[in-house]
Amino acid sequence: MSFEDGLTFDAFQEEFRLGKEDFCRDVFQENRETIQIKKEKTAVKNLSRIFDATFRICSRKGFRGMSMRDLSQESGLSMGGLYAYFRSKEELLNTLQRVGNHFIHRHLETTSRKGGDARQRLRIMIKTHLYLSEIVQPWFYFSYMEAKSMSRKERDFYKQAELFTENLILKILKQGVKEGQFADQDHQLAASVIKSMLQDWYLKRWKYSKREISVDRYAEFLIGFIESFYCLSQGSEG
Amino acid sequence: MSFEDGLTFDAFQEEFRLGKEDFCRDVFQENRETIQIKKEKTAVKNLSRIFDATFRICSRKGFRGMSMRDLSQESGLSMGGLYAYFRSKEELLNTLQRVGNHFIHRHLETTSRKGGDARQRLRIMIKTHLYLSEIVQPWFYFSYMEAKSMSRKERDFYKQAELFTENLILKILKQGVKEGQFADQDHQLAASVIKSMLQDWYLKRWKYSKREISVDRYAEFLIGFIESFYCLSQGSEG
DNA sequence: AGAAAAATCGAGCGATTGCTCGATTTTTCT
DNA sequence: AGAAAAATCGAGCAATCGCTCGATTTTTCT
Repeated sequence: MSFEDGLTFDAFQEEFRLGKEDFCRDVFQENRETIQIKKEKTAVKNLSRIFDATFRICSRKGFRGMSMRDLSQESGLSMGGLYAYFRSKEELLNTLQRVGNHFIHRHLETTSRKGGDARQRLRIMIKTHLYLSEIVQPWFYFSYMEAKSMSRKERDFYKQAELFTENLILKILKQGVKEGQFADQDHQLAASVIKSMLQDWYLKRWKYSKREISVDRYAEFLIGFIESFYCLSQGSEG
Repeated sequence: MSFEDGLTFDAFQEEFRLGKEDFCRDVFQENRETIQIKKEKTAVKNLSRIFDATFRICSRKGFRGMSMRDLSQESGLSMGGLYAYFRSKEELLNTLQRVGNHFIHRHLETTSRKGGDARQRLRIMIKTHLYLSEIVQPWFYFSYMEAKSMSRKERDFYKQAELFTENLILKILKQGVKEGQFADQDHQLAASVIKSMLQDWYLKRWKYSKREISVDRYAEFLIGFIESFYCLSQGSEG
């Protein structure tokens, strides 16, 4: 496949070399004091098992419906083993949220600084968001679904992250109008519904996998949809 | 306010005279055998208290995070009192889901049979969905968030309901193409993202209320957004 | 190989869970 | 007013919860 911006999922995946292992390394580095395990290799291996198990259980019961015995069985670690990584169940939730958000935030911000005209930047922003959510889908899904289960402080943090993404889109739309490239619409509402369409990709995975719709196809569709609303000239495809 | 189709939220609300009381009456009628209470008036009053309390608690902790003691305290009924209405916590969840879905299904189907050209029918469908979700927002939110907590049977039921709505939209889009009114797009994907934008209205209430965006304004925005993608001639506004 | 360090284990603690049921109160009859 | 029916109550049961900690196993040293 080849698109206007040259960005494809395969290329993206290669460039960033993301994956759950990097995620777990981040968690380990940022929680060295509380995690009782010393060796990175051991920690990363078990954190990965814990997270996988958490996502698997929570996608069925939700975080509060998951018991630590459930998690122990599913992850293969003992009760005591689990508590060598997290001081409490609550801390597991918060860590998962915080590190996930931080990870996503970092990548989106890098992306948002990339130059080009508004149209290009919109394309890149949409694709980056979709690609990220494709690679670490369980994190995105978990964050969204369990935001309400968090403490007030952590929940506010999540809402702020949600608005941050929306604002990145908003800025691009406004830039487009300034450059005479985009029509002058209700940007706030537009950014909001664009966000909801981006989220649908990781929230309704069951639907899109069954229909065998690739992330690139979804991305191209979204871009076309948005551009037909915003672009004054539907210019130069392909 | 006055729109092309003459449909406004106020008018809708008046016509259907919906509200939680009708909802609770439905629950009572459909569960006469299991509910130990005889008098409708008493049952409806207490069911209303139970549901309100459930939504309030679950929006913070999720269904599995809510204990029956939480529910007892928040609703003002005793433990024994609660179990006069539901034989188990699980049954409360299923009833809430089933009756909610049935209620929504009924109204959307009635709407979908209304005549007119594709453009009009699309407008009416979007507005009806938004208006319904505005009136019984807690039900929509709860259904969406707790679908994963349900038994396989009930979960499949929810997914089917989700696809039902999508199909209603899909049919209208295809009709529009046949009538030469709509462009020939990827209807399946279009219906899917339209659904996600409709859902955003009840999932992100915190955002839209803070920004003081009315349901009518949101509806008009969505319609404009979709029509710019689909309509061959952006014809006759107002 | 033997000792020190690191990692893993799971029985058991007190608190909380979903739920029951006999006692009590309120309402509706004659 | 008094009896029958309906509605409400909450202490208490067995099961499960989050979590601890001393014992045990595995790994890494010299």
